[in-house]
Amino acid sequence: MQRKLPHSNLYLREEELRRGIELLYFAYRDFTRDPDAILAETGFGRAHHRVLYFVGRNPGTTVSGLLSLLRITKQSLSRVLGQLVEEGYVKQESGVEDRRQRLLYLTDKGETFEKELFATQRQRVAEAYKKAGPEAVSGFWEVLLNIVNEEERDTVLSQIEK
Amino acid sequence: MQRKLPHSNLYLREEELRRGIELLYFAYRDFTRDPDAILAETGFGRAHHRVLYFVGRNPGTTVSGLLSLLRITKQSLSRVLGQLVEEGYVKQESGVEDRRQRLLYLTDKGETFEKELFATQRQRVAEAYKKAGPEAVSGFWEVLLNIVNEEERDTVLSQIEK
DNA sequence: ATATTATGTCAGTGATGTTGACATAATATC
DNA sequence: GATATTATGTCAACATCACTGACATAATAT
Repeated sequence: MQRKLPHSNLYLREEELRRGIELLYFAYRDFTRDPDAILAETGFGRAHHRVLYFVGRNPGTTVSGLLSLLRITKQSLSRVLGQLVEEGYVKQESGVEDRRQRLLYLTDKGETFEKELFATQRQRVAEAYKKAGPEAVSGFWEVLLNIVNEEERDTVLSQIEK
Repeated sequence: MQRKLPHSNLYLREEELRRGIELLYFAYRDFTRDPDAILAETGFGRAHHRVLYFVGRNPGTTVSGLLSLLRITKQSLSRVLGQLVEEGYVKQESGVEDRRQRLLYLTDKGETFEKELFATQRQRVAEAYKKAGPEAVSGFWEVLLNIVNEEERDTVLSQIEK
């Protein structure tokens, strides 16, 4: 019986870490399911959702702004963004100070669609917040923020606090 | 000033939801980065990691067990699982009660590799737990569990509590 | 005048997922 | 014992989303 404590502690520690990993996996899996289903109807995918989301959050952002936020390559973005522009969800305007830049905005159509996609995740997250309570929500934010790469926490927060 | 409260509440509510959504996105993005880098060296991808992970967690699980846990199709799994078996990371044994079943286990090689992949995420999550503290960790679990589809929470917990 | 930057585009590739159809062997049921 | 169901595997075809590397253009900075 004397050996019980140290063993239990190590065991718990490993279990606690695996619990976080697994919850993160399953939550992310289900969290992307609802919008994916809507997107599939329109012929878009998750990549289109991300662009719609972040352009909606950062009206007037540039192509390179999106590239560094999403950490994908120009070619990956360009295909997705091109489709969104062509089908009238996103509009581009030349920068006023630097006319090389393409400032990106959602059109009305884009905003409506983004709201529809957001609504599914909003519902899920709001429900989870409500069930867990405000203190749990703070903990949720804090742990997640610390999981993000240290160098990028500012970017994440500047997304959020705008 | 009288209008401030209701407006603030609505605004905060939306912001709080978007904060959760964004943190989930960025945390997941970075959380998968370290193992992805190791996997790339061996020619494997994230799908291989998931199989290694869950076979490691559930020694003796069957093909259909994995299918329903991962929610992918047989064809997707079969390609990935086939490679893992062929390269000696996973071994299959016929079921004793039902000989149609293939019971899946990690080989020593598979266990070693899974540990290596796990170590990177372990480090990241342990650090985040440490910085945020135990109460935050509880909140983190609780919110994430409630984000998972209701029907699947048992599955998630039975993964965890084993 | 020259270098750098922001963006776009071409061609090729790879990983991961999908659907649908079909095959085999083992087990369960009538 | 005949038949249905189940667990697994496999084939062919396809879509999405990422990648690399190279090159082009226009605008801005030095």
